[in-house]
Amino acid sequence: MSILPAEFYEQPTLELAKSLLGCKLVKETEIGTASGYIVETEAYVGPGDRAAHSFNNKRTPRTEVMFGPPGYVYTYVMHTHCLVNVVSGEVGHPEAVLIRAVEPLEGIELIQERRGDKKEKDLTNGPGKLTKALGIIKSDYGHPLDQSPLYIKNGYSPKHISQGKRIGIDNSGEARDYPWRFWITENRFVSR
DNA sequence: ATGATGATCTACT
DNA sequence: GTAGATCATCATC
Repeated sequence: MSILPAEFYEQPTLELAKSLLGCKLVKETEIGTASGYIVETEAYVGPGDRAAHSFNNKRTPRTEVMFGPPGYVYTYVMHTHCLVNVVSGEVGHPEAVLIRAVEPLEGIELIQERRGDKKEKDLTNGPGKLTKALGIIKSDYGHPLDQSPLYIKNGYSPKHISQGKRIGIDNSGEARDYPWRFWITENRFVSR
């Protein structure tokens, strides 16, 4: 198993979203390493995707990294929770893949400590949950995903991939119905 | 019914 | 520009 090279991210966002399923997300910290398999993602295709922060090429300090080359981390702080994205699309194309859920793999003790001893199932089945579980914070913003301490490794190929509408963007007009959410079929760690 | 989560919103370092 | 908060929705008791 090896760290995915920068070239891996040079594919269409929707393809990347599916490719990331089954890959291993790893975060190293001073107190230990925690990782998990990515089991759920959402694609956000900048211009034209009303639900995306980069809709209509809206460029702000926050979305700035999305305009750069793919393979970088885009962290977003919301309600004291942190969400993680993988930047995709070429330079000038503000697209990204939101990681919504992972399956705990390494550092279970560390994850449980961070999450506060919840049921295993509830440890990482949500965008805000997995970041806290793996110790990903806003200062990871702009970090290349092919280097320590935060990176993605080759995982396994999911047998079945499901596809459906995205979640939590009810006020985004037509974009609400875009079937751009992908998850590993019948994996119990998906958010829903 | 209660608790937790979540692609925002507002205020001020 | 950054840091911190509020309220609707989903999940579970």
